[in-house]
Amino acid sequence: MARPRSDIKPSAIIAGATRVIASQGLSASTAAIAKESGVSNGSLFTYFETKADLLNKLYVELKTEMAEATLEGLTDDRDLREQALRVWSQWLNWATSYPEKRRTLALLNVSDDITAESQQTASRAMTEVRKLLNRVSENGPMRDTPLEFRLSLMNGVAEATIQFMIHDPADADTHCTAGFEAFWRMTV
Amino acid sequence: MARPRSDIKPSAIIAGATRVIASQGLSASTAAIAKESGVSNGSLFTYFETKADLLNKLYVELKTEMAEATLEGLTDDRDLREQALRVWSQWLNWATSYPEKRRTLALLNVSDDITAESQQTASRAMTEVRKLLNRVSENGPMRDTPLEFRLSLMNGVAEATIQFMIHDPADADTHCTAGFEAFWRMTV
DNA sequence: AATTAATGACTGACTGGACAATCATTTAAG
DNA sequence: CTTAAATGATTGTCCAGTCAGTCATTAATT
Repeated sequence: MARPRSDIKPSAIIAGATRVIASQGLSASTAAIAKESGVSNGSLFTYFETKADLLNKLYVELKTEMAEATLEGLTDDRDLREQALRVWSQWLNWATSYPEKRRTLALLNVSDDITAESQQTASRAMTEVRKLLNRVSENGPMRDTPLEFRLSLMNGVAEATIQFMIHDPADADTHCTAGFEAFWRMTV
Repeated sequence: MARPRSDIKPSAIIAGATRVIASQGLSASTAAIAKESGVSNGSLFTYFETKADLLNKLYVELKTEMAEATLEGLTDDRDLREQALRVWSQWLNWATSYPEKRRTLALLNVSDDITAESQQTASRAMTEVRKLLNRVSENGPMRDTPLEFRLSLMNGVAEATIQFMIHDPADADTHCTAGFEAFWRMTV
């Protein structure tokens, strides 16, 4: 009976926040985010209760999008190494193709107003990656370490590789492959 | 002829800032830092021109301290692997022994008011580590990648290991060794 | 079909609080 | 007695979140 909520604005705000935070950091003002999103600063608060709420939703959104890009087209009827390489490439490709999303996500990863709940939701999106890593490494030299540790190491190598790909884009593909080989030697 | 500057206060402020920033993040107020350091908020600005200046000095101080702890007692008359393991252990041991310093340093590492100059000063403190890594990896599978890339990967694996050691302190030593072995397989 | 009532989204000026940095005084050292 | 450090109250700025008024949409009534 009343004016319905826009289904455009929430996603416009999410997109605007991604851009503004990528360039200004997490201290970007809600006013700046609203302006970039083409929305009044008042409206921002009809779709997101607080700034922290916006940051949490943004975090889950970006992480989910990353996970989907990473897992796209994955089938388990192939060689394990081939599957792992595909996931790896798609992961790093997403990160370097959307530098603003990747930078904002990196900032949110170390922010303290991301709740444990949001982190849990986000990590659920990565379940398939975890499973694949387990299959890949279950007979390797790290078989006796916690899977979480192996995941953490893989993440560390991937992040380092991404950073270097961004820093030296001309040879991005070479670095991507070299990063995968390093991960594989380490794990399998 | 005038009242001399205290040689205690600057270091007290550095130490206080480390503690407050570890617990409150980089947005900790200068007033809170001054209070924690036992100094009036006015005095903080007689020793550090601006908050950014304080953060830069703090960054260089912590990074230098970390480098010194990492390199302590290193001699090049031994087996390369032994040297590398020693450096690795001392690095990770420092990081887990001083969680506040490590957390504050981690925050400063991604802050945008750390100048390029500070980063350069800090990285100069790590020259010996770079040299050692080069000797360790110059005949390994990554010999054709940029040394900076190898350094970035080593850093990634070390950070991941540190995080996991902090997360599961009971088995810290095991994780430290497992991390080193992973690094070694990857690099050598 | 035309009119009106009800609802809640939209807007941007505004508020209250927090913070970095300053400054007038006071204190201590040479 | 001179100089500069020490102090904490103060200042100007910025920002998250609020709010009173406006406007778009739908449902009910004629």
